[in-house]
Amino acid sequence: MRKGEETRTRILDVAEAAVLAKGFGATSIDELIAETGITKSGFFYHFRDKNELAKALLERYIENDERIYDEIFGRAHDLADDPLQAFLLGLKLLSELLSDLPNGHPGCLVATMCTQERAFDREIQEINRQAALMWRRRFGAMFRDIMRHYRPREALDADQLADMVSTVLEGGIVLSKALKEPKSLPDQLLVFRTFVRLLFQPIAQA
Amino acid sequence: MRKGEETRTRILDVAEAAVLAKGFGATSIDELIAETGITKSGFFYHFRDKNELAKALLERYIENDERIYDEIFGRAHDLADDPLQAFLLGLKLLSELLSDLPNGHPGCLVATMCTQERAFDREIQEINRQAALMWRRRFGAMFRDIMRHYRPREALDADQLADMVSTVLEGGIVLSKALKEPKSLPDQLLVFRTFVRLLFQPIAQA
DNA sequence: CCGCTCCTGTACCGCCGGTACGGTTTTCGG
DNA sequence: CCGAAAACCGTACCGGCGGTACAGGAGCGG
Repeated sequence: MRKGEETRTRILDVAEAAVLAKGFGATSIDELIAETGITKSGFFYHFRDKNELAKALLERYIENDERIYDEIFGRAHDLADDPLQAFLLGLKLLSELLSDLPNGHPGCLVATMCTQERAFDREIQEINRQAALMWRRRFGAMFRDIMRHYRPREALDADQLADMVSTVLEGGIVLSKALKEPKSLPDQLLVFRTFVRLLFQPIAQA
Repeated sequence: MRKGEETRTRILDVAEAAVLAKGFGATSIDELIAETGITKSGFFYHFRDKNELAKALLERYIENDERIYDEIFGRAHDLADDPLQAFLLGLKLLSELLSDLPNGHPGCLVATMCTQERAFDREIQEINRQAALMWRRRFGAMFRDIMRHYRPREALDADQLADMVSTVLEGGIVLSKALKEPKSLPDQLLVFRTFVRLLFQPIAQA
Protein backbone atom coordinates (compact mmCIF):
# COMPACT_ATOMS: atom_id res chain seq x y z
CA MET A 1 0.00 0.00 0.00
CA ARG A 2 1.21 3.50 0.83
CA LYS A 3 2.76 2.74 4.20
CA GLY A 4 4.93 -0.01 2.77
CA GLU A 5 6.53 2.21 0.17
CA GLU A 6 7.26 4.82 2.79
CA THR A 7 9.03 2.36 5.08
CA ARG A 8 10.96 0.96 2.13
CA THR A 9 12.10 4.42 1.15
CA ARG A 10 13.19 5.14 4.71
CA ILE A 11 15.28 1.96 4.74
CA LEU A 12 16.86 2.93 1.44
CA ASP A 13 17.63 6.44 2.70
CA VAL A 14 19.38 5.14 5.79
CA ALA A 15 21.14 2.40 3.85
CA GLU A 16 22.42 4.73 1.14
CA ALA A 17 24.04 7.09 3.62
CA ALA A 18 25.58 4.20 5.54
CA VAL A 19 26.87 2.40 2.44
CA LEU A 20 28.44 5.54 0.97
CA ALA A 21 30.12 6.28 4.29
CA LYS A 22 31.28 2.87 5.39
CA GLY A 23 30.94 0.57 2.44
CA PHE A 24 28.40 -2.12 1.80
CA GLY A 25 30.07 -4.89 3.73
CA ALA A 26 30.54 -2.75 6.79
CA THR A 27 26.87 -1.76 6.82
CA SER A 28 24.95 -4.22 8.98
CA ILE A 29 21.26 -4.94 8.73
CA ASP A 30 20.95 -4.66 12.50
CA GLU A 31 22.29 -1.15 12.22
CA LEU A 32 19.80 -0.22 9.51
CA ILE A 33 16.77 -1.53 11.36
CA ALA A 34 17.88 0.21 14.55
CA GLU A 35 18.04 3.56 12.77
CA THR A 36 14.81 3.10 10.83
CA GLY A 37 12.99 1.78 13.87
CA ILE A 38 11.77 -1.50 12.42
CA THR A 39 12.50 -5.12 13.20
CA LYS A 40 14.62 -7.62 11.35
CA SER A 41 11.49 -9.39 10.14
CA GLY A 42 10.25 -6.09 8.80
CA PHE A 43 13.44 -5.58 6.87
CA PHE A 44 13.30 -9.01 5.27
CA TYR A 45 9.69 -8.38 4.34
CA HIS A 46 10.86 -5.59 2.05
CA PHE A 47 14.13 -7.13 0.84
CA ARG A 48 14.73 -10.84 0.35
CA ASP A 49 18.41 -10.43 1.23
CA LYS A 50 21.21 -7.91 1.32
CA ASN A 51 21.87 -8.32 -2.38
CA GLU A 52 18.36 -7.16 -3.21
CA LEU A 53 18.88 -4.17 -0.98
CA ALA A 54 22.03 -3.37 -2.98
CA LYS A 55 20.09 -3.70 -6.22
CA ALA A 56 17.29 -1.40 -5.08
CA LEU A 57 19.83 1.06 -3.73
CA LEU A 58 21.75 1.12 -6.99
CA GLU A 59 18.68 1.47 -9.19
CA ARG A 60 17.33 4.34 -7.13
CA TYR A 61 20.73 6.04 -7.13
CA ILE A 62 21.10 5.80 -10.90
CA GLU A 63 17.58 7.10 -11.48
CA ASN A 64 18.28 10.10 -9.31
CA ASP A 65 21.61 10.64 -11.02
CA GLU A 66 19.96 10.70 -14.42
CA ARG A 67 17.35 13.15 -13.17
CA ILE A 68 20.05 15.55 -12.00
CA TYR A 69 21.89 15.40 -15.33
CA ASP A 70 18.60 15.87 -17.19
CA GLU A 71 17.85 18.96 -15.19
CA ILE A 72 21.29 20.58 -15.29
CA PHE A 73 22.07 20.03 -18.95
CA GLY A 74 18.43 20.72 -19.83
CA ARG A 75 18.70 24.09 -18.15
CA ALA A 76 22.04 24.69 -19.86
CA HIS A 77 20.49 24.00 -23.26
CA ASP A 78 17.67 26.39 -22.45
CA LEU A 79 20.14 29.15 -21.65
CA ALA A 80 22.47 28.64 -24.61
CA ASP A 81 21.54 27.82 -28.18
CA ASP A 82 24.99 26.74 -29.22
CA PRO A 83 25.73 23.10 -28.32
CA LEU A 84 29.31 23.84 -27.23
CA GLN A 85 28.29 26.78 -25.07
CA ALA A 86 25.45 24.74 -23.61
CA PHE A 87 27.79 21.87 -22.72
CA LEU A 88 30.38 24.19 -21.18
CA LEU A 89 27.62 25.90 -19.22
CA GLY A 90 26.35 22.52 -18.07
CA LEU A 91 29.79 21.59 -16.75
CA LYS A 92 29.93 24.93 -14.96
CA LEU A 93 26.53 24.42 -13.38
CA LEU A 94 27.47 20.88 -12.35
CA SER A 95 30.71 22.13 -10.84
CA GLU A 96 28.81 24.77 -8.87
CA LEU A 97 26.30 22.22 -7.68
CA LEU A 98 29.13 20.00 -6.45
CA SER A 99 30.81 22.97 -4.79
CA ASP A 100 27.68 23.73 -2.82
CA LEU A 101 27.56 20.30 -1.18
CA PRO A 102 28.67 21.15 2.36
CA ASN A 103 30.50 17.90 3.11
CA GLY A 104 31.55 17.21 -0.46
CA HIS A 105 30.11 14.56 -2.74
CA PRO A 106 28.82 11.67 -0.63
CA GLY A 107 30.24 9.16 -3.09
CA CYS A 108 29.06 7.28 -6.15
CA LEU A 109 27.27 4.00 -5.62
CA VAL A 110 28.26 2.81 -9.08
CA ALA A 111 31.91 3.18 -8.11
CA THR A 112 31.29 1.65 -4.72
CA MET A 113 29.64 -1.42 -6.20
CA CYS A 114 32.14 -2.06 -8.97
CA THR A 115 35.26 -1.12 -7.06
CA GLN A 116 34.42 -2.99 -3.99
CA GLU A 117 32.72 -6.25 -4.59
CA ARG A 118 32.70 -9.03 -7.04
CA ALA A 119 30.67 -10.40 -4.16
CA PHE A 120 27.59 -8.98 -5.87
CA ASP A 121 25.81 -11.02 -8.48
CA ARG A 122 25.98 -10.51 -12.21
CA GLU A 123 22.68 -8.65 -12.28
CA ILE A 124 24.12 -5.78 -10.26
CA GLN A 125 27.25 -5.72 -12.38
CA GLU A 126 25.04 -5.45 -15.45
CA ILE A 127 23.06 -2.56 -13.95
CA ASN A 128 26.36 -0.85 -13.29
CA ARG A 129 27.49 -1.40 -16.85
CA GLN A 130 24.24 -0.03 -18.22
CA ALA A 131 24.60 3.06 -16.07
CA ALA A 132 28.06 3.75 -17.48
CA LEU A 133 26.74 3.15 -20.99
CA MET A 134 23.91 5.62 -20.39
CA TRP A 135 26.45 8.24 -19.39
CA ARG A 136 28.39 7.48 -22.57
CA ARG A 137 25.28 7.85 -24.73
CA ARG A 138 24.23 11.04 -23.00
CA PHE A 139 27.52 12.90 -23.28
CA GLY A 140 28.45 11.21 -26.54
CA ALA A 141 25.36 12.72 -28.15
CA MET A 142 26.38 16.14 -26.87
CA PHE A 143 29.89 15.82 -28.27
CA ARG A 144 28.60 14.61 -31.62
CA ASP A 145 26.29 17.61 -31.70
CA ILE A 146 29.20 19.90 -30.88
CA MET A 147 31.33 18.31 -33.61
CA ARG A 148 28.67 19.11 -36.18
CA HIS A 149 29.31 22.79 -35.44
CA TYR A 150 32.95 22.88 -34.41
CA ARG A 151 36.01 21.22 -35.79
CA PRO A 152 38.14 19.82 -32.96
CA ARG A 153 41.83 20.72 -32.98
CA GLU A 154 42.66 17.08 -32.42
CA ALA A 155 40.76 14.09 -33.74
CA LEU A 156 39.14 12.53 -30.70
CA ASP A 157 36.37 9.97 -30.51
CA ALA A 158 33.06 11.35 -29.23
CA ASP A 159 32.47 8.29 -27.06
CA GLN A 160 35.90 8.52 -25.50
CA LEU A 161 35.30 12.18 -24.79
CA ALA A 162 31.96 11.21 -23.26
CA ASP A 163 33.67 8.63 -21.09
CA MET A 164 36.05 11.36 -20.01
CA VAL A 165 33.15 13.13 -18.31
CA SER A 166 32.42 10.02 -16.27
CA THR A 167 36.12 9.45 -15.66
CA VAL A 168 36.64 12.95 -14.29
CA LEU A 169 33.55 12.68 -12.10
CA GLU A 170 34.41 9.25 -10.68
CA GLY A 171 38.10 10.04 -10.38
CA GLY A 172 37.37 13.42 -8.84
CA ILE A 173 35.16 11.80 -6.23
CA VAL A 174 37.89 9.32 -5.31
CA LEU A 175 40.56 12.00 -5.19
CA SER A 176 38.58 14.49 -3.15
CA LYS A 177 37.73 11.70 -0.70
CA ALA A 178 41.33 10.56 -0.43
CA LEU A 179 42.61 14.11 -0.05
CA LYS A 180 39.73 15.14 2.19
CA GLU A 181 39.38 18.18 -0.04
CA PRO A 182 35.78 18.52 -1.23
CA LYS A 183 36.79 21.29 -3.61
CA SER A 184 38.95 18.97 -5.71
CA LEU A 185 36.00 17.41 -7.49
CA PRO A 186 34.44 20.65 -8.82
CA ASP A 187 37.94 21.94 -9.58
CA GLN A 188 38.80 18.91 -11.65
CA LEU A 189 35.55 19.31 -13.53
CA LEU A 190 36.51 22.88 -14.39
CA VAL A 191 39.95 21.77 -15.57
CA PHE A 192 38.23 19.32 -17.88
CA ARG A 193 35.92 22.13 -19.00
CA THR A 194 38.95 24.19 -19.98
CA PHE A 195 40.29 21.27 -21.99
CA VAL A 196 37.01 20.93 -23.87
CA ARG A 197 36.92 24.65 -24.60
CA LEU A 198 40.50 24.45 -25.85
CA LEU A 199 39.72 21.46 -28.02
CA PHE A 200 36.95 23.22 -29.92
CA GLN A 201 38.54 26.66 -30.11
CA PRO A 202 38.80 27.97 -33.68
CA ILE A 203 42.38 27.79 -34.96
CA ALA A 204 42.46 31.14 -36.74
CA GLN A 205 42.06 33.60 -33.91
CA ALA A 206 43.93 36.67 -35.11
CA MET B 1 63.51 -14.07 10.58
CA ARG B 2 63.52 -14.88 6.87
CA LYS B 3 60.73 -17.41 6.76
CA GLY B 4 58.38 -15.07 8.57
CA GLU B 5 58.74 -12.36 5.95
CA GLU B 6 58.08 -14.84 3.20
CA THR B 7 54.85 -16.08 4.76
CA ARG B 8 53.77 -12.53 5.46
CA THR B 9 54.38 -11.62 1.83
CA ARG B 10 52.36 -14.61 0.69
CA ILE B 11 49.46 -13.57 2.88
CA LEU B 12 49.64 -10.04 1.47
CA ASP B 13 49.74 -11.36 -2.09
CA VAL B 14 46.63 -13.46 -1.60
CA ALA B 15 44.87 -10.72 0.35
CA GLU B 16 45.59 -8.03 -2.23
CA ALA B 17 44.09 -10.03 -5.04
CA ALA B 18 41.04 -10.92 -2.97
CA VAL B 19 40.46 -7.40 -1.70
CA LEU B 20 40.75 -5.87 -5.17
CA ALA B 21 38.34 -8.44 -6.54
CA LYS B 22 35.73 -8.65 -3.80
CA GLY B 23 36.34 -5.74 -1.49
CA PHE B 24 37.81 -5.73 1.96
CA GLY B 25 34.69 -6.60 3.88
CA ALA B 26 33.91 -9.54 1.64
CA THR B 27 37.39 -10.98 2.07
CA SER B 28 37.39 -13.38 5.01
CA ILE B 29 40.40 -14.39 7.04
CA ASP B 30 39.37 -18.03 6.78
CA GLU B 31 39.56 -17.71 3.02
CA LEU B 32 43.02 -16.16 3.15
CA ILE B 33 44.48 -18.80 5.44
CA ALA B 34 42.97 -21.57 3.34
CA GLU B 35 44.65 -20.24 0.20
CA THR B 36 48.00 -19.52 1.84
CA GLY B 37 47.98 -22.84 3.67
CA ILE B 38 48.45 -21.54 7.18
CA THR B 39 46.25 -21.59 10.26
CA LYS B 40 44.26 -18.86 11.90
CA SER B 41 46.80 -18.66 14.69
CA GLY B 42 49.50 -18.19 12.10
CA PHE B 43 47.62 -15.33 10.53
CA PHE B 44 47.12 -13.52 13.80
CA TYR B 45 50.80 -14.01 14.57
CA HIS B 46 51.59 -11.77 11.59
CA PHE B 47 48.71 -9.31 11.88
CA ARG B 48 47.07 -8.18 15.11
CA ASP B 49 43.73 -7.75 13.36
CA LYS B 50 42.16 -7.13 9.98
CA ASN B 51 42.82 -3.43 10.20
CA GLU B 52 46.55 -4.00 10.43
CA LEU B 53 46.33 -6.25 7.40
CA ALA B 54 44.64 -3.39 5.56
CA LYS B 55 47.39 -1.01 6.62
CA ALA B 56 50.18 -3.32 5.51
CA LEU B 57 48.35 -3.98 2.26
CA LEU B 58 47.93 -0.30 1.54
CA GLU B 59 51.52 0.64 2.39
CA ARG B 60 52.91 -2.08 0.20
CA TYR B 61 50.60 -1.12 -2.65
CA ILE B 62 51.60 2.54 -2.51
CA GLU B 63 55.30 1.68 -2.39
CA ASN B 64 54.96 -0.48 -5.47
CA ASP B 65 52.90 2.21 -7.18
CA GLU B 66 55.62 4.79 -6.59
CA ARG B 67 58.24 2.41 -7.89
CA ILE B 68 56.34 1.95 -11.14
CA TYR B 69 55.94 5.70 -11.65
CA ASP B 70 59.62 6.23 -10.85
CA GLU B 71 60.61 3.72 -13.45
CA ILE B 72 58.25 4.80 -16.23
CA PHE B 73 58.74 8.53 -15.97
CA GLY B 74 62.43 8.01 -15.24
CA ARG B 75 62.77 6.09 -18.47
CA ALA B 76 60.74 8.77 -20.28
CA HIS B 77 63.09 11.47 -19.02
CA ASP B 78 66.06 9.44 -20.20
CA LEU B 79 64.61 9.18 -23.67
CA ALA B 80 63.51 12.80 -24.06
CA ASP B 81 65.33 15.91 -22.91
CA ASP B 82 62.37 18.21 -23.22
CA PRO B 83 60.15 18.10 -20.11
CA LEU B 84 56.92 18.24 -22.13
CA GLN B 85 58.01 15.50 -24.50
CA ALA B 86 59.20 13.42 -21.56
CA PHE B 87 55.86 13.77 -19.78
CA LEU B 88 53.88 12.96 -22.91
CA LEU B 89 56.11 9.95 -23.49
CA GLY B 90 55.60 8.87 -19.88
CA LEU B 91 51.83 8.98 -20.34
CA LYS B 92 52.21 6.93 -23.50
CA LEU B 93 54.38 4.34 -21.77
CA LEU B 94 51.95 4.17 -18.86
CA SER B 95 49.04 3.74 -21.24
CA GLU B 96 50.85 0.92 -23.01
CA LEU B 97 51.69 -0.74 -19.72
CA LEU B 98 48.02 -0.62 -18.73
CA SER B 99 47.00 -1.95 -22.13
CA ASP B 100 49.21 -4.96 -21.68
CA LEU B 101 47.51 -6.07 -18.49
CA PRO B 102 45.52 -9.08 -19.73
CA ASN B 103 42.55 -8.71 -17.39
CA GLY B 104 42.74 -4.95 -17.11
CA HIS B 105 43.89 -3.00 -14.10
CA PRO B 106 43.20 -5.03 -10.97
CA GLY B 107 42.00 -1.95 -9.12
CA CYS B 108 43.50 0.72 -6.91
CA LEU B 109 43.70 0.00 -3.21
CA VAL B 110 43.70 3.70 -2.41
CA ALA B 111 40.33 4.04 -4.13
CA THR B 112 39.07 0.86 -2.52
CA MET B 113 39.97 2.04 0.96
CA CYS B 114 38.62 5.56 0.65
CA THR B 115 35.55 4.73 -1.39
CA GLN B 116 34.48 1.84 0.64
CA GLU B 117 35.02 2.22 4.30
CA ARG B 118 34.95 4.87 6.90
CA ALA B 119 35.16 1.65 8.88
CA PHE B 120 38.94 1.97 8.73
CA ASP B 121 40.73 4.02 11.33
CA ARG B 122 42.18 7.50 10.85
CA GLU B 123 45.67 6.14 10.36
CA ILE B 124 44.70 4.43 7.13
CA GLN B 125 42.83 7.48 5.92
CA GLU B 126 45.97 9.54 6.54
CA ILE B 127 48.13 7.08 4.59
CA ASN B 128 45.65 7.41 1.75
CA ARG B 129 45.81 11.18 1.89
CA GLN B 130 49.60 11.16 1.86
CA ALA B 131 49.56 8.89 -1.20
CA ALA B 132 47.34 11.32 -3.10
CA LEU B 133 49.58 14.20 -2.01
CA MET B 134 52.64 12.33 -3.25
CA TRP B 135 51.01 11.96 -6.64
CA ARG B 136 50.28 15.68 -6.62
CA ARG B 137 53.88 16.57 -5.78
CA ARG B 138 55.25 14.18 -8.38
CA PHE B 139 53.18 15.35 -11.32
CA GLY B 140 53.01 18.94 -10.07
CA ALA B 141 56.79 19.16 -10.31
CA MET B 142 56.62 17.88 -13.87
CA PHE B 143 54.01 20.45 -14.88
CA ARG B 144 55.94 23.27 -13.24
CA ASP B 145 59.00 22.14 -15.17
CA ILE B 146 57.00 22.11 -18.37
CA MET B 147 55.62 25.58 -17.65
CA ARG B 148 59.16 26.94 -17.39
CA HIS B 149 59.62 26.03 -21.05
CA TYR B 150 56.12 26.31 -22.50
CA ARG B 151 53.41 28.88 -22.09
CA PRO B 152 50.04 27.15 -21.61
CA ARG B 153 47.21 28.32 -23.82
CA GLU B 154 45.00 28.58 -20.78
CA ALA B 155 46.09 29.52 -17.28
CA LEU B 156 45.81 26.34 -15.23
CA ASP B 157 47.22 25.54 -11.83
CA ALA B 158 50.07 23.01 -11.91
CA ASP B 159 48.73 21.18 -8.87
CA GLN B 160 45.27 20.91 -10.36
CA LEU B 161 46.80 19.56 -13.55
CA ALA B 162 48.77 17.10 -11.43
CA ASP B 163 45.58 16.02 -9.68
CA MET B 164 44.07 15.50 -13.13
CA VAL B 165 46.54 12.66 -13.72
CA SER B 166 45.34 10.92 -10.57
CA THR B 167 41.74 11.73 -11.43
CA VAL B 168 42.00 10.19 -14.88
CA LEU B 169 43.74 7.11 -13.52
CA GLU B 170 41.29 6.53 -10.67
CA GLY B 171 38.27 7.42 -12.76
CA GLY B 172 39.52 5.33 -15.65
CA ILE B 173 39.87 2.33 -13.36
CA VAL B 174 36.32 2.75 -12.08
CA LEU B 175 34.91 3.24 -15.56
CA SER B 176 36.73 0.32 -17.16
CA LYS B 177 35.58 -1.89 -14.30
CA ALA B 178 31.99 -0.73 -14.58
CA LEU B 179 31.98 -1.09 -18.36
CA LYS B 180 34.01 -4.31 -18.25
CA GLU B 181 36.18 -2.74 -20.93
CA PRO B 182 39.83 -2.96 -19.90
CA LYS B 183 40.83 -0.75 -22.79
CA SER B 184 38.93 2.25 -21.41
CA LEU B 185 41.59 3.08 -18.86
CA PRO B 186 44.55 3.35 -21.26
CA ASP B 187 42.27 5.11 -23.76
CA GLN B 188 41.25 7.73 -21.23
CA LEU B 189 44.89 8.28 -20.39
CA LEU B 190 45.62 8.94 -24.05
CA VAL B 191 42.71 11.38 -24.29
CA PHE B 192 44.19 13.24 -21.35
CA ARG B 193 47.57 13.12 -23.07
CA THR B 194 46.05 14.81 -26.12
CA PHE B 195 44.62 17.52 -23.88
CA VAL B 196 48.02 18.18 -22.32
CA ARG B 197 49.67 18.35 -25.74
CA LEU B 198 46.99 20.76 -26.87
CA LEU B 199 47.42 22.91 -23.77
CA PHE B 200 51.11 23.48 -24.35
CA GLN B 201 51.02 23.77 -28.14
CA PRO B 202 52.59 27.01 -29.39
CA ILE B 203 49.93 29.47 -30.57
CA ALA B 204 51.79 30.73 -33.65
CA GLN B 205 51.91 27.62 -35.78
CA ALA B 206 52.03 29.04 -39.30
C1' DC C 1 -16.33 -9.88 8.60
C1' DC C 2 -12.75 -11.37 5.29
C1' DG C 3 -8.45 -10.91 3.41
C1' DC C 4 -4.54 -8.53 2.24
C1' DT C 5 -0.57 -5.63 3.37
C1' DC C 6 2.66 -4.69 6.66
C1' DC C 7 4.74 -5.65 9.90
C1' DT C 8 6.40 -7.84 15.26
C1' DG C 9 8.54 -11.63 18.21
C1' DT C 10 11.07 -15.56 18.95
C1' DA C 11 14.02 -19.09 18.11
C1' DC C 12 17.55 -20.86 15.63
C1' DC C 13 21.69 -21.76 12.21
C1' DG C 14 26.35 -21.17 10.33
C1' DC C 15 30.07 -18.06 9.12
C1' DC C 16 33.24 -14.80 10.58
C1' DG C 17 36.38 -11.78 13.33
C1' DG C 18 38.74 -12.07 17.34
C1' DT C 19 40.73 -13.91 21.98
C1' DA C 20 43.22 -17.08 24.81
C1' DC C 21 46.58 -20.15 25.53
C1' DG C 22 49.34 -24.20 25.49
C1' DG C 23 52.23 -26.84 22.60
C1' DT C 24 55.47 -27.68 18.68
C1' DT C 25 58.65 -27.04 15.01
C1' DT C 26 61.98 -24.26 12.58
C1' DT C 27 65.69 -21.20 12.31
C1' DC C 28 69.71 -18.88 13.41
C1' DG C 29 73.41 -16.92 16.38
C1' DG C 30 76.96 -18.25 19.30
C1' DC D 1 75.62 -28.57 18.28
C1' DC D 2 72.84 -26.13 21.71
C1' DG D 3 69.63 -22.96 23.33
C1' DA D 4 66.59 -19.44 22.63
C1' DA D 5 63.84 -16.88 19.95
C1' DA D 6 60.82 -16.91 15.96
C1' DA D 7 57.25 -18.96 13.52
C1' DC D 8 53.89 -21.27 13.67
C1' DC D 9 49.71 -25.28 14.97
C1' DG D 10 45.37 -26.92 17.64
C1' DT D 11 41.60 -26.24 20.15
C1' DA D 12 38.15 -24.11 22.46
C1' DC D 13 35.40 -20.36 22.88
C1' DC D 14 32.80 -15.71 22.27
C1' DG D 15 29.71 -12.27 20.16
C1' DG D 16 27.99 -10.21 15.94
C1' DC D 17 25.94 -10.74 11.64
C1' DG D 18 23.35 -12.59 7.55
C1' DG D 19 19.76 -15.40 6.92
C1' DT D 20 15.66 -18.80 7.76
C1' DA D 21 11.38 -20.30 9.68
C1' DC D 22 7.20 -19.51 11.34
C1' DA D 23 3.45 -17.87 14.18
C1' DG D 24 0.91 -14.10 15.09
C1' DG D 25 -1.13 -9.39 15.02
C1' DA D 26 -2.60 -4.53 13.73
C1' DG D 27 -4.80 -1.81 10.39
C1' DC D 28 -7.50 -1.13 6.46
C1' DG D 29 -10.29 -1.66 2.12
C1' DG D 30 -14.08 -4.21 0.06
